[in-house]
Amino acid sequence: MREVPEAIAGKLTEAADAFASSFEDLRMDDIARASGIPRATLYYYFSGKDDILGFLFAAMLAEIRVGLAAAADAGGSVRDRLGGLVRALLTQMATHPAAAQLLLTNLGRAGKLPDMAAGLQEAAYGPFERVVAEGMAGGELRPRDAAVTAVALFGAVCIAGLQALVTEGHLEGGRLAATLEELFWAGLAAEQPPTGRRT
Amino acid sequence: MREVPEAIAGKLTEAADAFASSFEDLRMDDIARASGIPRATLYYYFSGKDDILGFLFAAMLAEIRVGLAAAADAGGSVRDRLGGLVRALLTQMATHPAAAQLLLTNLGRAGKLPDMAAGLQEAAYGPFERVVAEGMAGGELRPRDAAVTAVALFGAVCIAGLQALVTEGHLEGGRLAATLEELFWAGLAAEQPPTGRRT
DNA sequence: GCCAGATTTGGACGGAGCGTACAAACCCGG
DNA sequence: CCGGGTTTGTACGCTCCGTCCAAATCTGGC
Repeated sequence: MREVPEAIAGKLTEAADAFASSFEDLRMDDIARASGIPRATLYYYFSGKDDILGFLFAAMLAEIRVGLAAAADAGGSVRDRLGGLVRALLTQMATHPAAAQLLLTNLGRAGKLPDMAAGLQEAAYGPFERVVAEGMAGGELRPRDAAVTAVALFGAVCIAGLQALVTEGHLEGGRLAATLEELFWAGLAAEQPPTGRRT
Repeated sequence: MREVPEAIAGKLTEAADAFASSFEDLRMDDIARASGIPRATLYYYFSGKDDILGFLFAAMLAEIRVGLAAAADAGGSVRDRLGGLVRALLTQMATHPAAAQLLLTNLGRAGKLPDMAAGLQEAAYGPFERVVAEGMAGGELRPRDAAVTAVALFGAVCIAGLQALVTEGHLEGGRLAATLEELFWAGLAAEQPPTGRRT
């Protein structure tokens, strides 16, 4: 397509939360009105509605990526970094509640699914998997399939966040993050509480 | 609406996997052709496409519900029952791969989201939450917010399953279930492996 | 067997909304 | 002032949805 100017991109991403919340089914005119960009201009830069959704998705993924990458590369114990990842993901969802909800409940529409999966892999599971693999190699984590573990953690956080968004309308990230982080770390089992080292 | 006859319901649910796999964007005619039910008849029983999606969703939920309820009410230790829940959920996804994929990636379309959430709550988190709460009360599980725990488990299984479906095209439930079950039970931490009692 | 009502189906139609075409305006460097 | 890229309004065709209707078929009560 064509390179999207900063002004257009900015207006779109800012308006995303606005029109995403009224997503009964999102008309092209809605996007135009909410973003203040005329329909014709939108078609000048994007090939269609799905392309716009894809663009917004990519923008959100990029934002998530930097947040998660920072959390993954932060110092501290593996447990702290995993906790950071959980918190970063939930923070992202809390910051753009409508967009997050739209995205997670319409994954199949913002482009081809495999591309989507690849993007998520790189931006989302990726950081989780890095930290998990590292922790297993270093002996801090019980050895196990790192890829599956990463996807499971990611899925748990996303769905728990989504559920809170849908039923409560907003996201109180702090408590949720703490519960999830502790659950992941210690597991369900009651016996022999592992003393997770927190730095 | 009108009560859907068994013949219609059967044809639809059987065809669901067929037309769900070609879901670039699902036309009404596709549904009609794939299911062998004429368009006019579909409109006689359903108010529209979303209504059909909703119906299929409900049917799948019902199927999931019985599977999960059975697993939740089975005998054995809490750990066994949780493992059974995980396996039941993945089995369901493996049995209807295309439908599961369509559903999870289009949650926002098969009806109002809050209804959807309520249905999922009842059929999916519900059984998890029952077993989890019971396990915590009985001392087998570490006490913790049971609702959050249940949603997290459910989300982890669903997303891990979905990821496998999208990237590999099918679902090898056994290994995945075992990994997830063990992960949930023991947690990430390496120290002091809790000896999960398996009956 | 016959009738009234419900079900099943085909075909035609109106309308929504998408994406395209195009032309007029505008900006901007040379 | 000119040529090319950008911005925008407007109009159009097309696809597909959902509705309407009428003919055909089925079904149960009598």
